[in-house]
Amino acid sequence: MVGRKEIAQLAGVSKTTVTRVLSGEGAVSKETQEKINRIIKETGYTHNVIARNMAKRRQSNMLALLVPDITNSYYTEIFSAMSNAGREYGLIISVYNINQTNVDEVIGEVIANRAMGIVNMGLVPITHESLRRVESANIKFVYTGIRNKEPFAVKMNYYTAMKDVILRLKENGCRSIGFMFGMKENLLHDNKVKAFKEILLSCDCKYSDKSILLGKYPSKSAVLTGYLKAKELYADGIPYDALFCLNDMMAIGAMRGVRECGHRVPEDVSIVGFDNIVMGNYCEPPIATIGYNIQEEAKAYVDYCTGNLSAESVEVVCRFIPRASIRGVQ
Amino acid sequence: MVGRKEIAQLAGVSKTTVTRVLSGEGAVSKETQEKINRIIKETGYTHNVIARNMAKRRQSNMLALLVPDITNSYYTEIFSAMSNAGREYGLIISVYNINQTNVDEVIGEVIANRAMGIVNMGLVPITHESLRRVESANIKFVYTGIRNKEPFAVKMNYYTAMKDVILRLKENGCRSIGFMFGMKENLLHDNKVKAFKEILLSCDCKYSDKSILLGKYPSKSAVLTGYLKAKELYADGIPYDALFCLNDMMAIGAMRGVRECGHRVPEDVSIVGFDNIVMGNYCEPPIATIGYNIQEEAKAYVDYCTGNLSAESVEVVCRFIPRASIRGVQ
DNA sequence: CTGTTAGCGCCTTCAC
DNA sequence: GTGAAGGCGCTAACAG
Repeated sequence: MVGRKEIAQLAGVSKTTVTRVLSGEGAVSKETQEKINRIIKETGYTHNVIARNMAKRRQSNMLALLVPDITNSYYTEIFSAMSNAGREYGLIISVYNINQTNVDEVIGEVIANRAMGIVNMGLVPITHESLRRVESANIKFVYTGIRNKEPFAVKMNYYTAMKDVILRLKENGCRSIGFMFGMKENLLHDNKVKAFKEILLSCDCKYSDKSILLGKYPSKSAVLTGYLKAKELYADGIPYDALFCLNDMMAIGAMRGVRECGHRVPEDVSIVGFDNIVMGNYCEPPIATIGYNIQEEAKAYVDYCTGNLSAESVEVVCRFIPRASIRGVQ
Repeated sequence: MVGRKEIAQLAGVSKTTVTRVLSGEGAVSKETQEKINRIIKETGYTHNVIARNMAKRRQSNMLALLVPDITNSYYTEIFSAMSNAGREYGLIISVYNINQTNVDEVIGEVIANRAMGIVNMGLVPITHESLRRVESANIKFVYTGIRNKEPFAVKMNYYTAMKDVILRLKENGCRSIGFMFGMKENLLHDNKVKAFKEILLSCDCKYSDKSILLGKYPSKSAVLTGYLKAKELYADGIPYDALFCLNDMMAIGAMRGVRECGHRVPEDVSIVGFDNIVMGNYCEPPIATIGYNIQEEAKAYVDYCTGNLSAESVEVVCRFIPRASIRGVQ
């Protein structure tokens, strides 16, 4: 494979001059510029990004995306949007599935690869030791899930959208609304559940400890968690006539579980998820959800990690997307 | 961030000795070994993979996975399996969504990043120029879709599994079986369609040009393609009482389309996909499919790219997984 | 406008 | 068992 040296020789100039036309910085005469470009094309030379990263910033062009459940297509959509947003900077997004046991190992690997940033959507706490290492490696860190006193965060304001849902459910005769969640450990950090409680109370709806339904997510996948929990809950009766699910994948699983228990969605049970994943629209029935602007969210991550965003946090707007999985929607 | 030099100084040894304990190669006395390890731990030193790659192999530890439709969760599952298989080698898998217009650009980016391998699951042809560059950059190349005279390939033998399906459909009274495909350009390269034709003819089933149903995949997503095509086909009647779909995502879309036209699955139309994605099991009804061992497939890719597989090709076994989307399955 | 020099952090070869 | 020197391919700073 031909390198910068060879093309410098062929063009009869120094390596530095080649660098200049490659990077577009520094003045080079039109003539030599054209000559060099021609030779680059002829030889099929491709600049070496890893060497450049090494020399220029001592960091790679990689951005690590840490997710709790890689089978959840929401994260695929985020990944895809981040890839697009990162293209202009030549970023590479790499996705890591993290859990309680592998977080610190994964973060170690990310540091070893000198990522320029970490977007943490995971649902497990990270040790201070790891965070210290991240910081000292000068790696940007974004959290979206569990709070860690980090400098930058993307905040979702679920309140309004969730209130829309609950009012709609109430209008259509739902009396007992549950929230299907994951493992207890994450309750403290969760804004959805917090909003859920506040809204139910402010709307004179029934609320108790039993309104929050715990499951094994994220140690099991969301869809499986939803399925298993629904089978357990609805085996002999209909304890909740409406169900919020932590995300659409869980809602899909829950819907199947409810059905297998012989109940109908939405006639017996209304179901609503979060994330507005594409698949939600193809289910039978299509799943009502709370959606956000994924492009915007992804862009915020990328912009922050590349240093093109100075704000301390970004707030993403959420909206209710009614579909046939809840009563009263055609 | 502390580097190799500092820890060498702290330990009172040379940088080379530090490298020796880091890489585990070369003899070092137990004493200094322990001392160095202790200091590494204390300082929170993390070895620099990009510098190592640069010095050692002039290649990165990245493996590029090129896919036609990133929204298809089959590729997420492949990605996930490859990540697991690659962990022991410290590989990073990065996923690229390719299409007719961006292939060569993407390949250029992959070369610039000095990937160690490319696994091409895309459905668009790659220019000879690009292939030449890949080769001269000493990057391993695996193709699974479109054939390019490459040295290594993973082959799927669909025949037996598809025959199982077709016999089952026939048994259950299906008379007119269609194959929902993507764009015409890819027909030549496709083994599924080829097997489909052969089996239909050998089983005395109806076969004609009309048995192959063309759609916009992969320029549109699989699920959307399936949906749109089904709406078109089933708007006023039931031209096919059974439908193979190129993949499960397409099958999911098709099922929704068939339903919206007022027909029932499987009573009016039997549907079967390929890939055995997890979601297929949660649909209503669950989707029959032809599945493969994804772990095995992914491992073959990784092993080949890391040089741990000398075979010229690998054959992956396919099997029919009956589910309620076809008649006669409970 | 162009070239020379000195790194980046690591690995490898050779010498002790 | 250990160290010094040179090189990977590129960028940066300085000097013409």
